Amino acid sequence: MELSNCAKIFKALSNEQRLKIFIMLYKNCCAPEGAKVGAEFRIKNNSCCPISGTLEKAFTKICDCMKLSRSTISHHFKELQNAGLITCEREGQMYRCKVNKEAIDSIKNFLK
Amino acid sequence: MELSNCAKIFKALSNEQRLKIFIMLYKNCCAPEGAKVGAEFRIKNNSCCPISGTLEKAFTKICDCMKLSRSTISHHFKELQNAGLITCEREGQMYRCKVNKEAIDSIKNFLK
DNA sequence: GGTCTAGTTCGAATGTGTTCGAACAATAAA
DNA sequence: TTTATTGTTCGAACACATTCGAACTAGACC
Repeated sequence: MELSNCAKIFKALSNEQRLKIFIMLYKNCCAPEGAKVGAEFRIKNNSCCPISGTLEKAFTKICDCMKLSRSTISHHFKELQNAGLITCEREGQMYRCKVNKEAIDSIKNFLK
Repeated sequence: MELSNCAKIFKALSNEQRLKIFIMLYKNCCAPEGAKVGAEFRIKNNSCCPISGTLEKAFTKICDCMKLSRSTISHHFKELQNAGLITCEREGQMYRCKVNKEAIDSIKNFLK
C-alpha cells in the first residue's frame, strides 16, 4: 500500500469524533461475534445488521449518539468514505453503510 | 487503550512526511530480520542499530534523506514522541532513537 | 399539492498543522 | 579560545480542519 494512502487512512482516524463514528460503524457492522462494545458506543435500540455486514440507517443512528450537528456528521462520513474506510449508499430514505475490512487489514499489514 | 490515545497516535501518523520519518526509524530499528525496505526509505550509509533496537544519530540520518528544514524535522520528532511512538535521548552529540513496539501493537489490537 | 424527515451543500468563524529562517545553547574539534 | 556541528525554540506565514446554522434537495406520507 502506498504511503500516501496510509497517511490518508490515519488522517481519517486522527479526529476523535470521527474515530468514534468509525468505531461505532465497525463494532456494529463488522466486529466478530461476541466482541464487546463500550457503553458509550452503544447505539439506541441496538438494532443491527439486517443485511450481513451492513448497517441500515447508519446516519440517523450515529446522529442519535453524537453531540454534533448533522452537517458536521455528514462531513465526517464523507471523510471516512474518502479514505476508503467505509462505503455508503442511499436507497430512498435508507442510508446503508459498510465498513471496508480490506482497509483495516491494510493498516495492520502496513506495520507488519 | 483510550480512544483519545488512539486518535493521538493516528494523528501523529497522519502527516505523510512524519509517517515517512516513522517508517524509516521503524524499518531501521525494529523491523524483523530480513524485512524489505523500500529504496526511498534507505538511509545514507545504511549504518544501522549498533545497539539492538536503537538507531544512533537518528536525527542526522533522517535529515540526510528528507527535504525539510531541521526545525521542521525536530518538530516531527517531537510529535512522534508526544504520541508515544518513539523515545529519544541525547548523550552529548549522540541522538538515540527507539521505536515503541507497544504503541504499534496497541494500534493493531485496537481494531482486532 | 403541502408537509415532514433525512441528508447535503454552502459560507463563515475559529482552531490547529506545517513549514521556514533566525537566533540560540551545548558539545566537539581545531 | 575560536569555530563548526547538532539540535531546539521562537515567531510568522500560510494551509487545512472542525464546527455550526441556514438554505437546499429528494423521497415519504397525509
